[in-house]
Amino acid sequence: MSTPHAILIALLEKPSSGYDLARRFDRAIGYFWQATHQQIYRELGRMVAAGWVAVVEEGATQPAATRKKVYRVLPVGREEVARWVRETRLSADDRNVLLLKLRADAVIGPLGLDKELPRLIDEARARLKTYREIEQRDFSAPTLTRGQQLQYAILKAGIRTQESWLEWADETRQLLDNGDA
Amino acid sequence: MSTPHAILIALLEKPSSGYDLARRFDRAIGYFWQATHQQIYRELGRMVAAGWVAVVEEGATQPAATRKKVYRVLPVGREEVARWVRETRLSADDRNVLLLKLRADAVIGPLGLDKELPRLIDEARARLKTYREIEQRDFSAPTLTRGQQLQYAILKAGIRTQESWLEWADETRQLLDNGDA
DNA sequence: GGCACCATGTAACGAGTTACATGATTCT
DNA sequence: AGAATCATGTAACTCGTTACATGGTGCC
Repeated sequence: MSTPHAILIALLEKPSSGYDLARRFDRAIGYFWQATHQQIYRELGRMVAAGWVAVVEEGATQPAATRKKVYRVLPVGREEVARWVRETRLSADDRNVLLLKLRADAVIGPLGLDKELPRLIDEARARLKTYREIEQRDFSAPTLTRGQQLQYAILKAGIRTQESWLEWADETRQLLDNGDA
Repeated sequence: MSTPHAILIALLEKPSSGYDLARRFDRAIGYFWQATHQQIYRELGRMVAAGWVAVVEEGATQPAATRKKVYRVLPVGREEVARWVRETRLSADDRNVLLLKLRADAVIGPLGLDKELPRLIDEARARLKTYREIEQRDFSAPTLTRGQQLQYAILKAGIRTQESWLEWADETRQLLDNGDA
């Protein structure tokens, strides 16, 4: 759903060929966002058709099959990224989409993320509160069976995730407060 | 990809109708695993065809459209869950699939997760090390631009995630060590 | 009577995944 | 000469999502 925007943002950071994009998505970008080369070529074709990106073929003398095509984002595409960041309403579970938005903000921001992050923080706090209540209700017995201990471990994974994300989000919110005047 | 197994595990915990399953996936289960009622009905149909689950219609006198169908896991299905837990090789990114496996282990375990978790821990440690290296290489300058600070925040999100997962995983590993004799 | 909830499904679409396919260049 | 890498794509399939569809029960 956000794959085309992930590609656009990657192209904003650095104009690339489909092949180069695929490598970037295999390395650094791939740590939090995946896209195969098939997806990338498909989306690049669509985005050229939509007028979001332009393509320049390098080395016109080489045969077509090997010719490298370098894609770069056009103003319309840039606007589309800004629109997407502003208008796509995330939920607290869309952590990697938020990181994607942050990357967009880093290249062409500020894009108003200081409005969205506090909402996500509230949502995460509410979720954490729910988890704490389940913890009290279901796992406060002095001894737990093996099965219960494992179920408790699953809940703890959720609690840890929320807590550490909240810490990070609070730090990051301050960054955005300073940046988005 | 693991949706049918998620449903099987939920049914092992408690035999349910499609509707009840949908509600469970909307509430507690839904915190880390999603499935819509359309998916659920589709998979239940397939799993009956595969002989993994059996269905009993309640209230034979009621009209067919409203009759509640209660599904329960057959021995073959139970074996399939055990096989899936043992044979599906996860990567460190498949956090929620690991939680799913833990849930399976809680109902019909031990299933040998004490073998898999250490491998995932090693993988996460290696990932964390890579992040730390990127941190040293790209973000140790005394002052950073707004864009760099945001990129650093993205990296920090990854670092925090790995660190807190590793803490949790280490605690959980001890649980499994005791359990899987 | 109408609204919310219980309970089951089908159909169409879009996106991601896997497999297939071709050809040039560079290194051993 | 062969393997790895560069570089581009097509085709088939499966899964998840959205929309559609039906009908009963219980409450105000």
